[in-house]
Amino acid sequence: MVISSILTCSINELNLRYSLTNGQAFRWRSNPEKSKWTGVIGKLVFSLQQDDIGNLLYTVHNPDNLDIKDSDQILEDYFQLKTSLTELYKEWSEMDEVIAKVIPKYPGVRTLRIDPVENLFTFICSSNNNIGRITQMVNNLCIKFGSKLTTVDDVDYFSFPEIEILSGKNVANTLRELNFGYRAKYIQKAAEVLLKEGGSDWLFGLRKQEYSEAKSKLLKIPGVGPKVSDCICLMSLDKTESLPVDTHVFQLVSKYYIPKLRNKKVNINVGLYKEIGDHMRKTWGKHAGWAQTVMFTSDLKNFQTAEESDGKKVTKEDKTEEEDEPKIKKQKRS
DNA sequence: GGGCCACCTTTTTC
DNA sequence: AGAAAAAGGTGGC
Repeated sequence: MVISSILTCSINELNLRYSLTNGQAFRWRSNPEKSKWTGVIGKLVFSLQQDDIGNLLYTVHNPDNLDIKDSDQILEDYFQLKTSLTELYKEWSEMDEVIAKVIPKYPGVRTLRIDPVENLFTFICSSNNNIGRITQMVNNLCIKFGSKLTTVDDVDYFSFPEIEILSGKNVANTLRELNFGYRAKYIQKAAEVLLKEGGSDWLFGLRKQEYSEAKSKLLKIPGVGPKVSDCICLMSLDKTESLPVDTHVFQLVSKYYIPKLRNKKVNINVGLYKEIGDHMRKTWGKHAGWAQTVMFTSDLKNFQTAEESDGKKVTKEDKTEEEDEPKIKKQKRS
């Protein structure tokens, strides 16, 4: 038993490939044509497609007693479809000529509304890391500590692990063996601290609080610094003004917005981090974080044309993103 | 209190 | 080909 439905949408409001593979969510898998995406939202396994005008055709593979109204609602919520991206693109274009040049080439790049628990542990994995490897780590995390939901096209899909399970004493060791590196102990300790604070309910509760308050509370969690905290605020806690400053954003900002930073070897300290965020909030307004998502996406090499990439080559890592086959650890030959 | 630097591992760059 | 730097940073000194 599956259920299927159509959600009214358009290609300017949503581009699945951009929005699902630009480093917000890490668990979507596409068919070779990149026309159909399968992944997990909560405990449900969805397949998503768009018709030629952009309407969202979807299937839920393990609906149990789910009503179509509910599944519609889940997708509207996940993609935040109530917010008009067309309207935002227009506003940003009027405010800033830099973004005005970029966004026509990147329609439909939406900021997602991801489960905060999943987002927290995923972005703890993201430090000093690349999208290809983060994807692999998160998938391993779910396979190891999540529970199997269903199988689609011979691929098993798993729920995101419960906090209680991730707090287990052996988790850090197991994750070390799975090549999580120094992030292994952060994950286990973050789960412990999170449980002490009040678990999932506490995290979801941050949606009702001010940006600054939510952000500083997240900083109590091991492995969560200013940047990861902002990612959780932006992609899970409805803080549209939250603006994660990473290496990409720093490059973009120094190149186009704050010339004094150009060509300088600066490491981002607390003051500079805030300066950059404030500057871009002034430039882009209340949804500055959403604008940042678009700019970040335009800066990813695997989305750029040869001309845009400006010398940057499309690399193996980018291809990894595009591949269907799970990456198998290379074995040494004798 | 702020500026360094180590941290795991893989990929990319030079 | 092989070393070095970078990859959506953070914590500790």
